[in-house]
Amino acid sequence: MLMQNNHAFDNAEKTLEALHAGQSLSSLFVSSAAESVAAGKAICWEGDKASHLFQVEEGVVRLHRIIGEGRRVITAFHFAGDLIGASLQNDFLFTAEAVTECKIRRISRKNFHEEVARSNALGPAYISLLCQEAAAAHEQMVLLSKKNAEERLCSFIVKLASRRSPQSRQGLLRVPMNRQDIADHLGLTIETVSRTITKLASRNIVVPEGRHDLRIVNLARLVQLSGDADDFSEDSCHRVNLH
Amino acid sequence: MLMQNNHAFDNAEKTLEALHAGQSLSSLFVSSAAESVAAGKAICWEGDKASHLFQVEEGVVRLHRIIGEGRRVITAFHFAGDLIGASLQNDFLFTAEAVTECKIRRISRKNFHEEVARSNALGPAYISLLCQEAAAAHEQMVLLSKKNAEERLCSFIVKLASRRSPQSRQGLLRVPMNRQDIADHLGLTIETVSRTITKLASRNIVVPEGRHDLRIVNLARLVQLSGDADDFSEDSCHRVNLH
DNA sequence: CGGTATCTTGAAGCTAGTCAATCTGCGTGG
DNA sequence: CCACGCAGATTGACTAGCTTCAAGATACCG
Repeated sequence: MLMQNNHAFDNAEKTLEALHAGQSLSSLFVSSAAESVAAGKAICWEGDKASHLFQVEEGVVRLHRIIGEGRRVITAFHFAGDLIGASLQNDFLFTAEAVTECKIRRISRKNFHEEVARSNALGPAYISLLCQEAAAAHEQMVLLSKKNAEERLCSFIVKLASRRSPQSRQGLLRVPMNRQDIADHLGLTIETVSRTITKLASRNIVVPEGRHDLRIVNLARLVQLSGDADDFSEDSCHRVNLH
Repeated sequence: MLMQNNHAFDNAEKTLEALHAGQSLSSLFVSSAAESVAAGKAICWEGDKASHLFQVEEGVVRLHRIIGEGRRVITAFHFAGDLIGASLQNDFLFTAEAVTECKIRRISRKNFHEEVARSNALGPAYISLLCQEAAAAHEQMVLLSKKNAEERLCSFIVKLASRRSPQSRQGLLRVPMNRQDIADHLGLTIETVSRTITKLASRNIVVPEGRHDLRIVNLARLVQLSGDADDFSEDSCHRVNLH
């Protein structure tokens, strides 16, 4: 259609740039040995000196902070190709844990900054990455500030679905994290996440298949319900397909 | 006091670094003419090409995004010395408006990046600034995710108070933004902000004096109530150190 | 000294949280 | 290979905290 939504464009651009940034920065990690991390194990801890950066080679990682007694906020999930710790200066501001069995590589912060300073391609890639993260953080702030449970869930699922994963066959979306992880990422409780999924299923929008897969029946509707679509009745769904 | 809270430390470090980063990057703006912006007027719009960066020379600026019908999120306030638009690549992801009468300076993005590339002091300052913003964004995500109205308000007031402004005489804190701005920044309604302030006043923690000043009677209590302090009446602070 | 925008206060409603019980997918071991 | 056990997920009943809607009060302006 003729209408194209700005944010759809933004996202497409961002994804491409992130890809490039990630790729060129990836070169810094190839020389280091891959480490295996079992599901649930920590990669680094909040408060520690951020002496290393990590790259996820395989698997899914969650970054979280704990405040007070038992309040956990998952600020982000990271997938294959993503860097962890790029936006840090002194200490880790989060704990990173493997959601699934992971393979990661690491590089020292000192080394990283030297290489970035040396190369004239890496600098912009690094900046670009930091800007991506900033944009993602803002998106999340909007979600946490103004969206209701259903909008949050739909936003989350759409974002997950738009990251083209290998085994995401026709309409079947792998959801590696458990309900508690999702809840802590969306600022909800596990019960509300569960109830919201049930409601979406009853409306035949997404249907859970086992604990870690969602069949996406009506992506267009999902995008509408995410609250990001500037509600064009029918055609707002293009955006996810393009790029 | 004898107890020093980690995050308090973090903040102190951050503030210093931000100061340095801001100072060195400030040099880029001195040559451009200062522009006056009346209270309430926009400086740039969400969706526009981000062709310029701005520096606030005087006054307070709010950055916001609108989603759906009338849902506004203020992602940040910027004060004298702060840069606006550093974390952007293509388009503005927010609208910037003057909260008070402002003086700002601008520089083209192209120019900015050329200068940063040329100088070897500016690069790190720029990176540092982006990391500050990332840290602030994470802080805000925690606030929006897990804090209740009172904790949000207290966090906000503490942060505002920790930025040593010129006319902040003994315990009197200038609050340039109105209640609606505060509400939209904290993910609350104006009524809840008002009620929460009333409650804090009745407990003699902060007392409003006019619409734009708060007398801070009990800062220590305010910090406790902000939920950032790991409420160590005595010892719960270990948790961050060990692991 | 009014007029108005801003803020405060009150009452009612609703969304998501809490607590508790039940169910189910999934891995394990017989 | 199937039965079992259990962590993780769902569902239900109830509650709390924030929002909404609607009056009033107050600060600040001309």
